[in-house]
Amino acid sequence: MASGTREALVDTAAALLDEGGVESVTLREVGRRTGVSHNAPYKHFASKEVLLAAVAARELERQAALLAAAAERTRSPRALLRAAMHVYIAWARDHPARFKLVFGRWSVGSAELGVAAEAAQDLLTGIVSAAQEAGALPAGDPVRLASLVRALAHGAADLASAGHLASDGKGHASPEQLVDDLIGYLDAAARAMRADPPAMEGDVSG
Amino acid sequence: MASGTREALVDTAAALLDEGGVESVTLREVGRRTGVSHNAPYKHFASKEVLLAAVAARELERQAALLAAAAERTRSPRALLRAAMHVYIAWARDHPARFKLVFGRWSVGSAELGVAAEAAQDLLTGIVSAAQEAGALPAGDPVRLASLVRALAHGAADLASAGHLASDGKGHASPEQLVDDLIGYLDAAARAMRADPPAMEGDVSG
DNA sequence: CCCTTAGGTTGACGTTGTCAACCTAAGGGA
DNA sequence: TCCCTTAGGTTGACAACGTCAACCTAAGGG
Repeated sequence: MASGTREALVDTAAALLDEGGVESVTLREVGRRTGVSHNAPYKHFASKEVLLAAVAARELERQAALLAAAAERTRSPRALLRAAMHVYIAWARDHPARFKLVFGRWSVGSAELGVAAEAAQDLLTGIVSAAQEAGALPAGDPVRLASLVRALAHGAADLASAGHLASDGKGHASPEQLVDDLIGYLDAAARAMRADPPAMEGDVSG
Repeated sequence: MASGTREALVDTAAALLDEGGVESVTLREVGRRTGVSHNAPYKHFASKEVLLAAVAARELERQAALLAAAAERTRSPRALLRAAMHVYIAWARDHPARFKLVFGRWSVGSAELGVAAEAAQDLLTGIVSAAQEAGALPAGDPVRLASLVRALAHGAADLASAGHLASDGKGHASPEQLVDDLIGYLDAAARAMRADPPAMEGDVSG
């Protein structure tokens, strides 16, 4: 039995994270709020960093589950790709501190985190492959294309969360809009490249 | 002369940031290393956060200058766009802690930071506009398109720095490759949309 | 000549991460 | 039965940190 206290500590840490960002996650407060002594956490985690890594790993798994759930309720490959990226963005918006934490340089060091990250990557790659077969995306290495789509969603979410995405006051470009734009462009590119063999290095300007 | 000590403090803070991440930037160590007392920083910055914000603002200006320098030495609009994004990625790779700091939620709160961010945004928008006129990018709101390109570069850089971009061991997709891919796809999309009127739900300029 | 003020100093306080020592109930040999 | 190990919890200590308060000093303008 995994000593319910350990789970409780992770819960408390996640709650503190949501309330005041990573800076307000303090080992002593975690203990206090869990109803144990200020040093009890050390019986389960070697250091504060390890506790935070556990929180990050759990959150990454939770997010992968969200993605999988979206995958089960959507039909067309293109709509699924779009939905998956919207889920990703919603996750970042709803839990900005957890989002930041997950991508703070734990560098996929611990096993849990690496496994969860790879699962998410594989899931997305599958979605991209399906969309390619449906003709909604250009051909090519699906892993690389999945990385591209995810990088856009990730970057848009991160910039928005930092307030660096507001364009010119008039037109806020939302992360969701940017994802939709990209999918539209990729669809157009797929059409173009089907009509015309790849000439990606060609100079088109006059 | 703005009291050289203030500049020295920012320098020291940036050095500590590079050495050990934001966690190792300590007000007292900054004082120690600058050769002043542990409380001298408070004569120039109201708090640790304010000092970090100053570091972030200066770094953002420096990065904008890097971008501008690249803009002066490149000719074709498409190559310039590519070069600008490569500069952005190189910046993130060379100074990961500064990169993280700049996009930690100062939320463009202070004036300095907001101004610098807007300058970078405007510069990139100009590059995108030029590329659009040259036919290398699809038509549409250049601000929104610039946001898309930047979001991709930012996301790819951030994921790479966190170790979440390694695909399947076989094919590492580098941030630079993803940027190049995107520009290629956008070029293809521009061709497709010139041959075929846009069928997207996005805003149509003009 | 005095008074303000910018810039620097020392000292103190409470909080934090972490180490060390101690306690205690569970449980498995002997 | 008794003993010994150990997992999980406790208190107490320590140095380092952010910050507040009080004091000092040189510059300079009325």
